[in-house]
Amino acid sequence: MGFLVIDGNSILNRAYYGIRVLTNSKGVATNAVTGFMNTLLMLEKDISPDMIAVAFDLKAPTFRHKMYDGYKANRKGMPDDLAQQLPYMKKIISAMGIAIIEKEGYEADDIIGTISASCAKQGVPCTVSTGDRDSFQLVNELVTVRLAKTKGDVYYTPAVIEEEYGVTPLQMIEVKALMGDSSDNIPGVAGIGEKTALALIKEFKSVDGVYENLDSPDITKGVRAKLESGKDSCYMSRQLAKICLTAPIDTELEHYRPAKRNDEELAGILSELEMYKMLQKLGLHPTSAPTGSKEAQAEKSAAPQPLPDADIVLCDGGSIYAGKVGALSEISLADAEKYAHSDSEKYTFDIKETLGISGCESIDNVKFDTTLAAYLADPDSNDYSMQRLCVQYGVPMGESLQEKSITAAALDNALNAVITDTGSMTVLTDIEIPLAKVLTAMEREGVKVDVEGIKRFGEQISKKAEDISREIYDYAGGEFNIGSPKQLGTVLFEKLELPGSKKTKTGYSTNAEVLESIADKHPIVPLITEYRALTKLQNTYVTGLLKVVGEDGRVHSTFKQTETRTGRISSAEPNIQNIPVRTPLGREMRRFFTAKDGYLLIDADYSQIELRVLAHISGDETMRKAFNEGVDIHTVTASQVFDQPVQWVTPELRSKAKAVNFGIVYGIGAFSLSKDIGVSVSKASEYIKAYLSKYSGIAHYMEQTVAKAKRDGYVETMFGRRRYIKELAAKNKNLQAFGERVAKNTPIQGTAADIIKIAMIRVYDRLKQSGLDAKLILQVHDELIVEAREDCAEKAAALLREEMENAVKLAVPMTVDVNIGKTWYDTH
DNA sequence: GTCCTCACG
DNA sequence: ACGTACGTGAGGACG
Repeated sequence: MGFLVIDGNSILNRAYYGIRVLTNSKGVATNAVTGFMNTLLMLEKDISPDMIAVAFDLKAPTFRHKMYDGYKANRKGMPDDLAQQLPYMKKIISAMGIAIIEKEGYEADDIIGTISASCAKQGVPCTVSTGDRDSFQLVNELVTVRLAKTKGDVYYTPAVIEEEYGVTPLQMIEVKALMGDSSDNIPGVAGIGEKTALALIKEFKSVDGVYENLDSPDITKGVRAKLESGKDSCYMSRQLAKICLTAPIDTELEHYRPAKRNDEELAGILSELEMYKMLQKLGLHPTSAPTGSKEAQAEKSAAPQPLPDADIVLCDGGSIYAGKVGALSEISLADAEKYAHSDSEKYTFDIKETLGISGCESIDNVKFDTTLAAYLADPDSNDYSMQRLCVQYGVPMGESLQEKSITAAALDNALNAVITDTGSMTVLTDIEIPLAKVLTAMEREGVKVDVEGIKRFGEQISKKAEDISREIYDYAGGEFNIGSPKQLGTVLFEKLELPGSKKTKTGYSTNAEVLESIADKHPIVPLITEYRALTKLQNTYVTGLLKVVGEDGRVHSTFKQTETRTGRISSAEPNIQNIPVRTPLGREMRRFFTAKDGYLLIDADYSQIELRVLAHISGDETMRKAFNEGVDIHTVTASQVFDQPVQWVTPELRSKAKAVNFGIVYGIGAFSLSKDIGVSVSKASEYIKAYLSKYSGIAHYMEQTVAKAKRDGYVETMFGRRRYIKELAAKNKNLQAFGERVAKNTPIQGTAADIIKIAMIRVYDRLKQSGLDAKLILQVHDELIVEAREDCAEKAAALLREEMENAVKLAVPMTVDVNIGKTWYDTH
C-alpha cells in the first residue's frame, strides 16, 4: 500500500558495515549489494507498496561516518569497496523496474522530503526506509519512517517520536538546531547536547521560544551563556537541519509505479557478481558458468567430450541408487559389493559417502565424481551439496530421485567442462577419486587409544592445574575465571597494573606472545602460561579424546577431502593432525596412541617436503645442490645467509636460518620474521635480502609466480590443482599482500599435498597386494602411520619408505624418515 | 554465532 | 596509520 521511498545511501551504508566483506571470485565486493537487496525484498513483502523510489545523494561529499573521517583517498568519503558496488546497485535497482531519484546538489534526504511531502499533500501513505534518524522531522499522519536496525526495523509515527523524545516530529528540527549533528556538519550551539536540547524544546517548543525565555529560572547560567554566544550558529544550524521539501524532481507519484522487471539484465548483473543465493531468491538462473576465466569461456572450442552414457550413482537417506539417467534403482546393501565391481562406468555424486554407506571397500570404474570435481573447480567453497552446485552452475534442481539423476548428469557435464578446461582432470581421476577409498579405509580402521592411560594422565593434569589456579588466585587477590581473556586482562593490566596494551577489538590481548613479553614482570604470568597449557591438554586432548573413543577402543577420525583451499586433507572428530608434540608434557599424549596387541606402529615422514618441492619447482641450483648432497638444509642456508663457512654455523644461526626457510615458504615478511626470531625488523629484512640473493632461483620463481597469479587470477600445483586468488584483485592493500603470500605458498603446500596423496594411494594398494598384515591408519600432512603385525613390521616399513620416496620423481630426492614403535610417542 | 586462544604440519 | 607468514580444528567465554 502506498509509497515506499528508500534512502539508498543510508541503507547501502548500513548493509556495508553490517555484513562482513563478501567478494566474488574477481574480488568485487558484494556485501552492500546483498544487504540492500535483502532489505528491499523484505520491504516489498512487508509493505506491498504501489509505488517505489530509491533516493541517492549527488551532493558534494560529506564525511558522514566518523570511522572514515580522514579517508582522503576517496573524495566520496566512502571506502573503495563500497564505492565499487554503487554502479552495480543502481543497475540492479533499474533492472528491478524501480525508479532511482538523484539530483545534483541535493542529498537523498531532500529527495525523500520532497516525495513524502507530495504524498502527504495527495493523501497517499508513505513509508521512508532509512538507517538514520535525520528523517524524523518528515513524519506525520501519512508519513512513517521505518528505521533499519540490526534486530529488525522500527516504525516511527508521530506518537512513537513523541513517546521517545517528548517532542513533535517538526520540533526535531529545533532540537537539531541546538545540539547540532557532527556527521552532517551542523554545528548547533557549542556545549549543548541531546539531553539539554530536548529539555529546552520540550519546554519552550522552538528555538525562538528558547531565546525569548533566556531569563527563565529553568535555564541555568551556564546553559544561558552558551545559548547567548551560540545564537548565530543556532539559527544557521536551524536552516541546515531543515530538510528541503521542494527539490526539483518529478513529484508525479504515478510515475513511480515499478516497471516490469528485466529478468535478463538482472540475471546478468547478479551472475557477474556471483550472487547465487539472490538469483535463487528471485527465481532466476545464472547466465554463465562462474568458474572459468574469460579465456576459459572463450576456449570453449576445445570443448570437452560429452559424457558417455554411464551409470549415475547417488546416495539419499542412507540408501544407494544407481543406473542410467532417469532410471535409477536402489542398490540393496547386499548387492552393493557386486555392483561396485561391475563393469559399468560410474559417475558418483559423492564417492566417499557412497563407500561409507555401502560398506564397500572400493568401487571399480568410477569415471567422475561430482563432489570432488566441484572441489577442484572451486576449492574456496564450503558447500558442495547438489542444491548449492545447481545454483552455482545454473542447473535446475530436481525434486524426485529420477529428476536428481538428470540433475547430477547435468552437473557432471558442466563440471567436466570446467575440469577439462582448467587441466585438473588428472588430479581428479588419478589422485582424488582413488584416494577416497584410502581415506574411507583409514576411517574404518581408526587407531587404538589407551583409555585408562589417558584417564590417569588427565587426573594428574587436573590436580596440577588446580594447584596452580590456587596460586594464581593468591597473587590476584581473589578468584576469577582464568579461562576468560576478559577477566584475565582486567586482573593483569588493571588490578596488577602490568605493562601491555589493548590489542584486540574487544579488549586486552592475553595470548602466549603477550604473556611471554611480561613473564618476568610478575610471578603470576608464568603460572598463567602453565595453567593454560594444562587446561588445554585437559579440555581438548584428554576430555575431548575420551568423548570420541569408539566401542572398539579406537578413535575413528573423519578425513575430509574437500575442506582445504590448498589440497591438504583435514581431520576432525577427533582432529588427529594436531596432537601435541612440541612440548615434553604435551608429547606425553602420544603414548596413548598405540598399536593393538601383537602389532606395531610404523611412522614415516617426509623430510623437508615443502623445501624440496620449492627446490624442484623453482629450479634454484644452490638449493637443489644442497638437497642432492644430502647436507642439512638449514645449516647450508645459515652459511649462505650469514656468509659463514658451513663448519662455523652455530646452532643459533642454524635456528635463525630455519625460521627464514619457513618464512620463505609462507611468503615472508620482515616484520613477522623479526618477531619469530627476535631480531630487529631491519635485521630480518637483511636476512631476507641475503637469502633471496643467494637463492636467486627462488627469488625469481616467487616473482614469476606472483606475476602469473595476478595475470591469471589463480595458481596451480605441479599436478594441476588450482586455487583462485580473488584477493589479488582487491583494492585493499592488506588483502592484496595476503593474496601474494597465498600465491607463493599454495603451489608449494599444494604440491606437497598432492605428493603425499599419491604416496597414500600407492602404499594402500601395495600393502593390499602384498598380503602383509599392515594397514595405513593415519595421515598428518607429511607423515603416514601404518599399523602392522609385529612380524610384518619391517617389510611394511620398507614398502612404506619405497612408495613414499618414489611417489614422484623430482630434481631432488624425497627423503623419508621411518620409525617403528609400540606407541606414537615411541616412533619419534 | 563470534571471538580468542592454541594445538599441529 | 595500520597490520603483518601458509594451512587447519576445537574448546571456552560471552552476548
